[in-house]
Amino acid sequence: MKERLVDIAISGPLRRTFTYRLRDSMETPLPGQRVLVPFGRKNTVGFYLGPTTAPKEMEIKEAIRFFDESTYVSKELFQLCRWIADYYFANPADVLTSALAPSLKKQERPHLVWSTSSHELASPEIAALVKPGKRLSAAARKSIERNTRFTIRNLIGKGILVEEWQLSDARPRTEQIASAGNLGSWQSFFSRRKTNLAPFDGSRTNDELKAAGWKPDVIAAARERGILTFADREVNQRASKSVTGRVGAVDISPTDEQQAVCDAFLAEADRGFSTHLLHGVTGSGKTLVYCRITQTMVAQGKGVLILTPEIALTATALAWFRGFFGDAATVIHSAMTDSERMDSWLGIRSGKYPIVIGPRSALFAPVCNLGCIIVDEEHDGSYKQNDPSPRFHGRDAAIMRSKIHGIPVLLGSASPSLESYRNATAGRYRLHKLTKRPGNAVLPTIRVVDMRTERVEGEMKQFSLPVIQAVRETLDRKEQAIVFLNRRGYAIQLACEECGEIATCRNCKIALTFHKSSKRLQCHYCGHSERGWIDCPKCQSHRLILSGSGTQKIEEQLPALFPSARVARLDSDSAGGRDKAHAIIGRIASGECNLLVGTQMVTKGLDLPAVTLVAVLSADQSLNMPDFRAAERTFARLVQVAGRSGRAERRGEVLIQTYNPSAAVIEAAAAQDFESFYRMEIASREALHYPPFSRLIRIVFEDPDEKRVVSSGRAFADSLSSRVEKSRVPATLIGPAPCPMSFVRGRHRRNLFVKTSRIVEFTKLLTEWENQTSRFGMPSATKIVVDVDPDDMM
DNA sequence: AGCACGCCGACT
DNA sequence: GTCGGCGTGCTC
Repeated sequence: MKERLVDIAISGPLRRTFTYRLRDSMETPLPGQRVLVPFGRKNTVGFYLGPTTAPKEMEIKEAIRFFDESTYVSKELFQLCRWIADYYFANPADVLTSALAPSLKKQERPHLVWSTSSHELASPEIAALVKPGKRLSAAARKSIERNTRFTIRNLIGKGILVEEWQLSDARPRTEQIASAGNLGSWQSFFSRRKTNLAPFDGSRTNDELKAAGWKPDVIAAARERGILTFADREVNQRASKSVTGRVGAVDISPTDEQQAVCDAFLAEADRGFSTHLLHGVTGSGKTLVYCRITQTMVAQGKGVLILTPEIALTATALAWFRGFFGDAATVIHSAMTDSERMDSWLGIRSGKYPIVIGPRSALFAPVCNLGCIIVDEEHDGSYKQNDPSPRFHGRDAAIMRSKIHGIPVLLGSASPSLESYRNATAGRYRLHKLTKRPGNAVLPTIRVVDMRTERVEGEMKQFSLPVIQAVRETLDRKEQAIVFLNRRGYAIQLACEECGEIATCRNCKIALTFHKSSKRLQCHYCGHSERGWIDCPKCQSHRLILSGSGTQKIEEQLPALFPSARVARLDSDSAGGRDKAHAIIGRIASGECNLLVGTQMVTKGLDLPAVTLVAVLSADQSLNMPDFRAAERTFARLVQVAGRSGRAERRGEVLIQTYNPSAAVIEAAAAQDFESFYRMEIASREALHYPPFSRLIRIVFEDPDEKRVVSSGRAFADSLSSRVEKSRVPATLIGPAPCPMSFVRGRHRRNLFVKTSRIVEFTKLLTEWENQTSRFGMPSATKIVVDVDPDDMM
């Protein structure tokens, strides 16, 4: 038989694949299947990618054995994973891991077993601990490490302890328990707890278990271990219990506008892959459109995947979908417990839940007979994964998954991303619009407050008189108000207090960051630097202020300003856990509180009918971020937060405080005029060759040593630049320059940006370079991160 | 990422 | 003398 060589992906910083030989007796594996291979000095779990021809000069090891009788990644998902790995410069093993069943995501580790001959090998020191053929107990491990000169590692080296790899699989727990091999876990669990409760196969609720004599702590411990999983109806109860807002959508019939969008989308749904952009003003009922489309899909026996930007938004979406479809809808995300997640995942795979709602990680949900994908709030930057690789964009990867499945995808937003809207106007996407709110609800009135003239002097100068008055009046009317403040102001800008002028880079048109130590203004995109102002270059005023700091104070000032306020605070500090946010929102929904203060979290998806006033304390902070998307984000955020006001009968009001009332973004947001914002912003992007007219790749260098990070960045850029020239891939390098957050967790950081129209060719060039040099020939102390289509520039 | 190898400073 | 610090290099 001909030698069978295969490509295996192994998790870690090495993106390259490794070649192994298959034994003749091995069946041909399925792409994505996990395999145990010898790697370096030990065995590791990798992923089978496909057959290969190997370079001859290399010694090739033999694969040990394959996990899972069948693969748990469908052909389509496998293809999607490979695309993500290629496009986003990630390790295929890391991408495939995200598509695995939740219970299999943890890094596989071997059990340690005393070798059957270990009683002969063992030294007198450990002889008492040796139990040939049995697993190494936790107690024995401790005793060896504390009381002897041996380490676990060197007992393995001597062959006294042997690694034993257990085949883990993704079958439901009840099946595993039913099989004889795992009965032991039940027995030992119950005997250790001195309980005589018998195991059972069917599902029971908490209450039923308690009625049968189970103590709450026993139930909790059994759940922790996966011996008990949540019964489906219980998962449902928990999910709907945590939902606030208006539920019960079943009877709502679509408006003519909404119906037209559904019809247009569904008319194309049978013709394979197509991308649709739904631009609907806030409160226009995009969710109802999603539900109606889903209804048709489910009626045809198809599944629907609905992505939301954040975990917090899945609950509201679930409430809507449960209103229509009851138990056919489920959520899946990382804030669920392992067993909840596993139950959901298995239900999805078995077809019990044709409707799946989740954040970007849910993109890999094994939905049966997928009919379409819906990406809600498609403009939202949270769709881009920043930190652990794979750094993929949930929306773009969703479009790719739809393409692979040959199904339509619907992107929805009140303020579409420039990328998507340009694709729509260019005819690549089909554009749908919802221009009004259903029923009597109307868009709120928006007033821009000029902080140069209307701010309150003294201690409270973050507030203006109109805002203070409006909040007081609203609370007096027994209505509710939201105060929105953007607290993430790490980048400090130098601004003129008289005219609102901000220093911007003459090359990049993004805000310069002020560095206190050097008193200089610096561009974190191209590295340009200039002397700090002494007076304002526009109006010569000496009243310069540092913006971007000091916002924390605002929270403390509120009770003094508004004595009748019952304040609830919603931000990532106050709403850490998954239920906390709902509890806080619940206090507003129930009327217990009447003034909600918060950061980004209040801008998204809240549906609080009694809120009739929204005050934006500073529109400038996000506008002045050192990021070419600052204007787009500001516009989207203002539209979103304004959309929280007046969602029911009473007309809402929005006040926006700013030092730049004549900035085009602010004017467009105040007029709620996306089109005019788009025309202006797209022209500026084109002039500066920013996305969507190019693609951006961000390469970050991190090093504890500042000198070395500078030299590494420089050397990398020089080498890259000559490679780009040689290969004739069109690409422009910008930088390296210090990151806006130039020192984080003991590391100095520098950014290098690449603008290119050919991402795939460029990443191919990077891959080749990486493979022939190992770590691009840079010092190993310098960490290098490649982020394709970055959202985070800090 | 791990993990081993290897070459220099504080200890029994 | 050696134990152990972490710089460097490798993994089919």
